[in-house]
Amino acid sequence: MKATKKIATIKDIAKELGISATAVSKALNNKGGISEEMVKKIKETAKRLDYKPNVIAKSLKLNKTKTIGVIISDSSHTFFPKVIKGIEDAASKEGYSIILCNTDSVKEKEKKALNVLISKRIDGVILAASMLTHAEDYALLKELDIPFVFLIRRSEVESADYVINDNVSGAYLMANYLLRYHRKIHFFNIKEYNISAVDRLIGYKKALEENGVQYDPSLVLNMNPEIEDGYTAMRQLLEKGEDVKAVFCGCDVISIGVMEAIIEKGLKIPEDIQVAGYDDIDFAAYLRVPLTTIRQPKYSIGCKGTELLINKIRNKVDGMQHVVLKPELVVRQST
Amino acid sequence: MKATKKIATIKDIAKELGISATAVSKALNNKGGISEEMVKKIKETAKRLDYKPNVIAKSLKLNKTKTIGVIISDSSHTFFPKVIKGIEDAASKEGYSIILCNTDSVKEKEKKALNVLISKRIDGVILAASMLTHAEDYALLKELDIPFVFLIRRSEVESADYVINDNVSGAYLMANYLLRYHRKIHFFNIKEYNISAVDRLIGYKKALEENGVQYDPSLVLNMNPEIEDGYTAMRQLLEKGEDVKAVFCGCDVISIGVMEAIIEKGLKIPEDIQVAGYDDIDFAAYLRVPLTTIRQPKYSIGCKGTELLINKIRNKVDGMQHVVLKPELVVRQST
DNA sequence: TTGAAAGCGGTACCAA
DNA sequence: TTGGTACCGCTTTCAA
Repeated sequence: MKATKKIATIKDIAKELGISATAVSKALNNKGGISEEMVKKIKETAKRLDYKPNVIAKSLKLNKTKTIGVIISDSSHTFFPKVIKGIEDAASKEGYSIILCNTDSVKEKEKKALNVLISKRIDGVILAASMLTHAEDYALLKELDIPFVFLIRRSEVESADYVINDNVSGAYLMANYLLRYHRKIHFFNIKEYNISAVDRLIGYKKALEENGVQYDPSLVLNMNPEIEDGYTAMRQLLEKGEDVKAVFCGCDVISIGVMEAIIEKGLKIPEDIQVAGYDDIDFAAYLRVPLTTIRQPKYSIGCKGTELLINKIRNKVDGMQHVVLKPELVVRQST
Repeated sequence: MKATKKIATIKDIAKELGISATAVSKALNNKGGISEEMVKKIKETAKRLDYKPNVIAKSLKLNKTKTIGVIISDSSHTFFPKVIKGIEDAASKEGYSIILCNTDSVKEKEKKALNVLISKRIDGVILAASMLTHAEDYALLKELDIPFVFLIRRSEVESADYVINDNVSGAYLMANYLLRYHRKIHFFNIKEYNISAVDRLIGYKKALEENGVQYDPSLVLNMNPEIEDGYTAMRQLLEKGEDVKAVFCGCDVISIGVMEAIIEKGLKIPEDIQVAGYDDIDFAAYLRVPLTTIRQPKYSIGCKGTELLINKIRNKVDGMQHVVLKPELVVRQST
């Protein structure tokens, strides 16, 4: 085992200069009370010894870690990377680091991750599309007064901060647009139980109503946000010989599967069937047929949520903050 | 400000039971030397008080944080999310957390991130497609004996561990395949200076040579891994009226731009021009034309690299480990 | 302007 | 089997 150069501590600096660790600490943190001359010498020595403050010790003493925990189902799932980037950018801008935890949307794993994060004494938590949406799920955070914010999916109750996309108006926007062409709109909503899906159904229904179209529950299918699910559902519909004119998918990933099934059947998009998605993923404009969709401001959701959280951490404000970002209709060739 | 329930400490537990903190520590860590009966009582009390070990204090004392730092240019860029997922999965399986740092491939930012991570006393570092590939860039890590591993892009010199995709044979595989159809293969390599690009050029040349085709440098363009860059380059080529038969792109993202330019020109893929990529991104099979490409095992790279790093952390083995994963040719309709 | 001492929450050593 | 004590590296308070 090779000899390891130990990282210098304030004591090492103090010893070098024949002064106290206290003085070094004050100087390096610009706390004042130390002569300018000495401050200069201390800083020089720190640089020379390649001093790196031990943030762990600092955290222990100050009871703050400048670290934010991020709990997310699957950080690699299409929609999330941009959100995470937004989180990381906003956090590092304010001097915070992020610890990323994947949980596969399994409640038990989320709770475990939460415990790990609490043990690491994170200063705050971001719950991104989390399953812990019931008040009792996050009671612990409240009790311990650890700031947290929901992203993408809000809590069932209004007792927590959140930053979400306006799912009701997003779905409304799209349904309303599709209704210009057809009165029969299939809706492949996301299944994974969550309030976003509920909100989107509300938007869809609202559009129908305003257009004087009777809501037909048989046109609404619920599925996982996966290509396969969209493919299978669409295929089955087509095999049954059902008359499909337009399919509004709860996420772009589902649309991809839907388009595959349609193309495979030899039908044309949008001439025979219109397809629309939700999210506006990175490559939505470059798919088999460029996809009409609802743009969610993924990066912004991450930034805004993080800024909100950091404000909470800093000010310990008590009031709830609910940010609802406006979605945008992006029309491309699939409709 | 509402009253905050403080998180219980071992002292609180000790006080409850009228014993020493030492005993509590030993019991909770199953160190032995404490009567079974007492251990039971201690664990019960810990549970009752909702004790969460203060990992910060533990880290300070033990000089280990069970945390790995991940330095990456842009965690949201197409290729990386799966790699990160692999890292996170492998890390959490072994009880490690990851701190994610984005650096936009800016060397200074990478160095800053490294300093932050060192200050946070991470147990090891993953450098993913990092710019810090020169020995002097990571000298600090060596000096401090902090284990680290390169992912995706290796160090220039052989003095560091890495897990990469075999870029030479990946490019060889593709070029060799394309040469079956045409003797003129344009190569849109990735520009961002890096050894992966160099290796791919080697593979490309090797295939030419084996097929008795003279290497023509004018067919090789270098560009950033962005849709726009591929689009612009292809467009210019077509406007110049250059005879293009097959384009091998250094990454799938470039291919997307290339395909757009070709389609826009009213040409057919693959009939008029063949297009191939590298990476096999998530949606490669669902693009305008399903893309022929080289599959890189993204998730595996993340897992393997992390496992390797954790082994280093645990055993402090001195030998270098170089893992080179085999790429795979995936043929779709674009060729 | 400076520094000694206490303490953050644990763990490890040694003595009882 | 148990506990006292020192210490990890830093900050803060208070006294000099």
